Amino acid sequence: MRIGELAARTGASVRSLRYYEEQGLLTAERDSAGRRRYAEAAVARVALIRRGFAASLSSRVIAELLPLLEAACVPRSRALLDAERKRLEAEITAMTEARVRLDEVIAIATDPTWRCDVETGS
Amino acid sequence: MRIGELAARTGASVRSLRYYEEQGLLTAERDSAGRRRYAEAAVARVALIRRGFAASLSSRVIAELLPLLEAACVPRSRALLDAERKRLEAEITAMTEARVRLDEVIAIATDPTWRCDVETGS
DNA sequence: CTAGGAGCTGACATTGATGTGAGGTCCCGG
DNA sequence: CCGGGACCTCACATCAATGTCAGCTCCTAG
Repeated sequence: MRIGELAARTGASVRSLRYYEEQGLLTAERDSAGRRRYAEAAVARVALIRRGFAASLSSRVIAELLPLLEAACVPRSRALLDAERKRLEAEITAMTEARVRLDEVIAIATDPTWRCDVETGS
Repeated sequence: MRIGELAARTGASVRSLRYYEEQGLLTAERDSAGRRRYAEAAVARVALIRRGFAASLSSRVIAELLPLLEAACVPRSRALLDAERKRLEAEITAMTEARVRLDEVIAIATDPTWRCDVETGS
């Protein structure tokens, strides 16, 4: 199939599909006019790629992961994904921490005893 | 005081202080040589700015917020901060959702029945 | 034959705080 | 007077997926 059809069938934009290829996540044959031709398998592959993106994986990580999945190399897939999960966890922790800080700012801002005391510090 | 001292006393880098000024968060007098001169109050102001950044506020939002705090305009500060809290909450939710997706990917990757079935879909 | 639709490449924009480096001014101590 | 340190401005790099535009080729239906 051509890129437009693949886009329609996967929900990815044409631009995104070209980007996936650029990042080495997806390959395509070319017809005589230089247009990309995809095998049926591309539909599932794009679905998997998008699943990765939805899981906050970067294209770089997905590029590492896909071959491991194809090789069914569980230990290495596992190691990679565990590391990513740790990163994500850290990000969530950071944002949760930021929320605490934000609540502090809200407390300061709404404190009736607080009067333009920018000069005197927190 | 000059920018180096302010940086030392606040923990912000010289670069960051110039950036805060560029974003309208901090003002400075200039001496005859064009160098920035800060009043004592700048120390507390920078602390407040950094508190905002630690709370995941953007420079744009901090720029909106500071005048409101100075004016002790609680309702508007409150509205702004509540909106930011909602945004942050949404981000946390999104990341938490991504974690669920990641766990799905981990399940797929470690599923012993999964064998290079990229072609057959998820 | 022709208009238009689909594809192609290449490239810039987005978002944002900070690092970094170049190239220049200025001031002070030795 | 000179070296060096502190400061200045300007500007590019970072990270990443996607949108969007320009300018082009190619195929096909009418």
